[in-house]
Amino acid sequence: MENAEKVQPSSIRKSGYHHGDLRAGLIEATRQLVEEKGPDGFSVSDACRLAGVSTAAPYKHFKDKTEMLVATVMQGMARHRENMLAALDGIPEGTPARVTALGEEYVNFALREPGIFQLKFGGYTDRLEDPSLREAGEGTFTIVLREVAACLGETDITPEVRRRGFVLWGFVHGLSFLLADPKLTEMGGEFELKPMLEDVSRRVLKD
Amino acid sequence: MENAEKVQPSSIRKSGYHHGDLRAGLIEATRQLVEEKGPDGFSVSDACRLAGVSTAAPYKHFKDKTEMLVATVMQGMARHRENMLAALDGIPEGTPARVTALGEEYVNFALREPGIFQLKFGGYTDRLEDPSLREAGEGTFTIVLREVAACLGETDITPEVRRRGFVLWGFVHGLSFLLADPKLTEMGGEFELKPMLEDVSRRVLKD
DNA sequence: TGTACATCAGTGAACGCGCGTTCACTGATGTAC
DNA sequence: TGTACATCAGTGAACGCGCGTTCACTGATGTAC
Repeated sequence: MENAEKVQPSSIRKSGYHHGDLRAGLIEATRQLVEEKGPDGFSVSDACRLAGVSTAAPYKHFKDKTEMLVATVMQGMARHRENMLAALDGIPEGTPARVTALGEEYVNFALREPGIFQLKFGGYTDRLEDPSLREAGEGTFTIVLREVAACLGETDITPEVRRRGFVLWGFVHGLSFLLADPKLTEMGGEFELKPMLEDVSRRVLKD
Repeated sequence: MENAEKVQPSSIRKSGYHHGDLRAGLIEATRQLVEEKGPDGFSVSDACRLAGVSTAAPYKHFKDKTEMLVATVMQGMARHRENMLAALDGIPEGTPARVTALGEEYVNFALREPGIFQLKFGGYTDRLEDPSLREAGEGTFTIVLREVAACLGETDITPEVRRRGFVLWGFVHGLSFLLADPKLTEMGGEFELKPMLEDVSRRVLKD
């Protein structure tokens, strides 16, 4: 068992005195650590260690710890958004299958990146408050609302569309938390994610 | 003056050298602080300060910080369970109204005690792992499953009952998180909680 | 072309802080006699 | 009944630790001349 230094993607570690793109490197280090130790286990010092940089270096790129986390979540939300849009690819317009696909990707993102997901949604007192985060979140929800509207035969996002979209969001959001914990998942018995999402989408979009 | 602490407005603070029931006092202090500063903002030192006791005192009653938190969550879950059972009071057996009432109480608990709710469910890496917590959680979920079974005309908790119950749980669970944040709640537009829960229960229990 | 220089992303040491936990101790209490 | 004593829930000081952040500094780099 070699206990040599962990191999890092070259984008994280620096090679010389200057890093090249330390900002990006720190965001990636932050992302990695948030996944590894959870949002609360994350520390600036850890990120510096991982990036191979002194603990003072981040302050050339970020105001403080919070700004590092916000930047990391922002990048995560961009991934989330892109993945959701990609999930719609090739599915006929106006079909519930599109809503299901969005829900599936929502849950999968939460399972794939539970740290980022919790960093965005798990907090309460320490919740990251940043206008850009809020805006990004609205943008993502709008993707869902557009599809819900199409399924209901609406061209606008009516109050009813918004209500149904919110219900679906609530569902996949809660499911994301339950599925993140094996002990909770177990309580649902044996089931497949996709059929469950299809069933729920159908029920909520019906009428 | 054996029951001096009962005379005081709060059972948290001690009156003499001996506290009376420091274990209970610390749990209450923990609960209060978890609500005030969030699960991550909580510290043993804070709880001691609030209880008016030295920082070493808790270790006469709890193994460590985690045990304090587990005890506090356990008590919260007992409240949760009792409230849910109370919510069923007077509602005719076998009706979806019972399921709705359980869901409403679930969400209300999360809104009333967001700190405890998150301490139980929000964690990931730092999630509290304790058999008793798991058992208590299963017990609470069983209350729901019993009602779902009744609505579906089943006497046992069949796989289908379990699946539907899980879906409903996912929904109220997600809703709890969304409603805990005014900015997220806003995205649902104008709506009333109870009708929304009634609508969703009906849709999920239908067939 | 080579060189002087401005820029600024890095360093490394230090800071004050609050944390969780341990230690030897003390004093309030209930009870046996 | 009063008293001696065991018990053990409290104290208060100390510990080692890692944290976020600041500071004066340095050295790599691009560019003007």
